[in-house]
Amino acid sequence: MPISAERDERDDDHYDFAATQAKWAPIWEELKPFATSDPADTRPRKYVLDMFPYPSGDLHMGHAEVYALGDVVARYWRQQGFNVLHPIGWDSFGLPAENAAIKRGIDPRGWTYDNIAQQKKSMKLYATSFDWDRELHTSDPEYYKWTQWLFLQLHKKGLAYRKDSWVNWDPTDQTVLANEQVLPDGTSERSGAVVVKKKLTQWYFKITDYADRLLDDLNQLEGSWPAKVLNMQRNWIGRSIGADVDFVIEGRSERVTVFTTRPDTLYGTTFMVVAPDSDLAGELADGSTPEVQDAFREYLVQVQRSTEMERQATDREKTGIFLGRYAINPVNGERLPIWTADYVLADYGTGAVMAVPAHDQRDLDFARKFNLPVTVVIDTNAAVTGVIPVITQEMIDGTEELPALDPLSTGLALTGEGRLINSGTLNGLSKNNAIKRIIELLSVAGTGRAAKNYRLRDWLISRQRYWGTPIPIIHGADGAEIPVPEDQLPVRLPSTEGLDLKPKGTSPLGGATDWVNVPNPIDGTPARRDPDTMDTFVDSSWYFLRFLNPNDDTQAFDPREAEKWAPVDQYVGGVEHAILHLLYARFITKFLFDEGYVTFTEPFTALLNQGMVILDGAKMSKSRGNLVYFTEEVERHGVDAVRLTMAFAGPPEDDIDWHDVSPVGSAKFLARAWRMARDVTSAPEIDWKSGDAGLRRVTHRFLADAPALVESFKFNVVVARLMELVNATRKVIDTGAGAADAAVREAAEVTTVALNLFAPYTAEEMWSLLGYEPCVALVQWRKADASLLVAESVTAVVQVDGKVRDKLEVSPKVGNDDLEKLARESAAIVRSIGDREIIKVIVRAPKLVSFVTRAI
RNA sequence: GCCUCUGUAGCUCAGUGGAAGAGCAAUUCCGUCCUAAGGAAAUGGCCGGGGGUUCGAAUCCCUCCAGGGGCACCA
Repeated sequence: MPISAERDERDDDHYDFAATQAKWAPIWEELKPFATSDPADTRPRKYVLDMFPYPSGDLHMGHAEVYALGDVVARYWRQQGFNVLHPIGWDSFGLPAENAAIKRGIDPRGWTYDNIAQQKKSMKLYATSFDWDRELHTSDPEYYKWTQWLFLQLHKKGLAYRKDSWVNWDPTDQTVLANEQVLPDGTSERSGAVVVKKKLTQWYFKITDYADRLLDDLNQLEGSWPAKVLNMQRNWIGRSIGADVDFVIEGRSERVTVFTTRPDTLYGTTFMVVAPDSDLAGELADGSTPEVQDAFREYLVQVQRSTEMERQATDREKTGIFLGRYAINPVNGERLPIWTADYVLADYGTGAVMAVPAHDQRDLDFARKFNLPVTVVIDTNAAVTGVIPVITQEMIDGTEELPALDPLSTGLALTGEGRLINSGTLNGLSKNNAIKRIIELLSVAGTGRAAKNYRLRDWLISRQRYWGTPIPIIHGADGAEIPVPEDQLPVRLPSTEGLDLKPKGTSPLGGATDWVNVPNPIDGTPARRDPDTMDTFVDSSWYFLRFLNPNDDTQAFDPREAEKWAPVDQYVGGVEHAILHLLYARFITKFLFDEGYVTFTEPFTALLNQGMVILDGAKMSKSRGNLVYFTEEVERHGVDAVRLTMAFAGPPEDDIDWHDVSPVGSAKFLARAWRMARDVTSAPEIDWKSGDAGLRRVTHRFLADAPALVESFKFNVVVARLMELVNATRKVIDTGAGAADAAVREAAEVTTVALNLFAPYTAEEMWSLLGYEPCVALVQWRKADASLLVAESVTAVVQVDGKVRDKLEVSPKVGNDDLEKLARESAAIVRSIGDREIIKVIVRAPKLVSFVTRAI
């Protein structure tokens, strides 16, 4: 809230944040304190990266948080003597621009770059310490040229390929989606529409080739990445270890392979199930009776009509039909009826499973519904009798174990540990030994082998939209996929002039006749460009490398610069990217490592995830009408107060409820700090050693503790400690040694340098009040004086039988023997021991003496 | 259902074996022409519950309860 001018004149206690912002912004603009391009700079390097924004509208409170926190880290390392690369750019391709363009009949380019101009203005006001000379836009041809280059490298290695498959189709945005972009409830994370399945030919990146490395390398990040993100990535990749088993199918020459994590239960297989939407199901049905063919077709239609959400409901009644065909169990020759049911997924494993109803809940549910046999092959108790045994009172009390019950009658599959039964040579083995043994037996027989499977699927990267990186492939008349020669990159987006951007299921680029029709680069015959564009996550999968030399038009990035700066030392961003973006960037980094372009295999050495800014316990949204606006908050409280509030609100990874925090409180504190600096009357040259010893101790304890606190992201604790320091200094000014004391100046300077992390404008103003030239951002942190960290005396506690009975003021250097002697001499202790016998004495000088006694 | 994180003052959080802490808010007092920006003081706690280990537990172990997050018909 602007303060009236008359008040300004009368009250010199008023800190005018607006004037301070206006004063320093242009000075910083000129001094460029955060430029990193000086080749003569010999300081050690750090690469601190904040996730770059998508430019929609102006900055919001989420941006305010991430950029405030990332800036604390960047400013901190700079003050520790590092040359800090802290760049910013724009993730500027994507659907919102295109949708806005369609709605208003304008060019997505204009919309995007106008937004960027607005956000850039806000970002500069927000005083984030970016090196603006390295700014980039993923939608510039100078950038996407290299995204296309990356595609071609992947294509060369067979890691970018086209396949025909069932894909996620967003009927609102009229485009395909990656699995990662479909929410667990089956809706699109972008449009909110219910995603449907469609069979289409699309481009994929073969990320599954890297599944093991993407999973195993997470171990290197343990401790440096949030446990939550590591957990999410592990779940997402979802490696299962087991075996492939080959089954002969009657009336079919090829065998069918199934994947199982429980090959030990192979003898318990009583039927086989194949996914209805798999090729195998169709083929097996075709080879069956006409009745089966009809039933199958009807069932398939019914399955495909159901949405992902319906299909994923776990408590749903099982459905399926018998295909009239049989498989042969390779270990005992039993005939297994083959069914099709939608609880088996076409795109996991081989789309077929061996059903072991006794030991798998899903198979048991199915078997019970369709009256299929159940064979128990693991004795999860002393005996499986097949009848429900008597439950004793001891079993109910839990003092005696419940017996294993017959799955067919209880409806509960036996998933516990036990000994193998009804399993030929496996009988008597434990589960783990049986798994080992059966894999050996199958391998020898050539009917099976150890195998792994992943939840992770290949990354679908083509999109039927305009505003993205064109896929640099030309399709020959003969169907050949011809990569655009690298010297012809970039394949520029054609102008939107005359193009219909409206979603219609095929790419608008297909309508750009002049652009699409090109001669075949090999023989000059008529050919067509691929009309699809890439998922914007491809753009952002490598942007951290482009920042190293964003204007180089000869290569994507300079490996020598990568050697110097990369990988990113500290990455900062929202947990909403815990899977998608981070997984893709890790994949691309590993690929570039394999190709020899980089020397590291993980792009982000450390990761800080900030939480969300919420209001009254709920996510902010327009529809809820609970928006807090960035510009309003900054105008009302000032940039520094907003930034400080973000840091002070709590641990960065927790959500910030704007209702619970107080930018007003932050502003008060900043004013208090400013007054402290203003009140200092000593000259900069004053000898600090002459200052008040008590205040100096507080100052140096702060200096000693703060670095570890910042490095472990406990920014809120650092701010609380700064508040203590300012309070202590105020006390000395008002009621102690006074404003001229050297310790006051020392405390004020230390506060100012530290405050630069959170409140750069106020810190710069304070630095100026203290008699220095800008920029405080480049001032180095002082080291704590160790001699001031030791207290003159400490309180030792004397306990008798665990209870505190006396306290002694002793020197911190007191020895164990001396301390024990002092304790034994204490009248209070003598009294409380009385006539009891001391049987043990524990001494931990200088903190504690503990007597353990017993009655004589 | 499986995996995972977290429960300490009204709020946000420190404290990882040795006397329960900080900041903010609230309270009272002093100051002020006014003020949502001044100063001071005192208050505030079965450290989620129970059990165990220990001379001693917020801290280590077991168990239960509550909350957050992720995965989930993935064979």
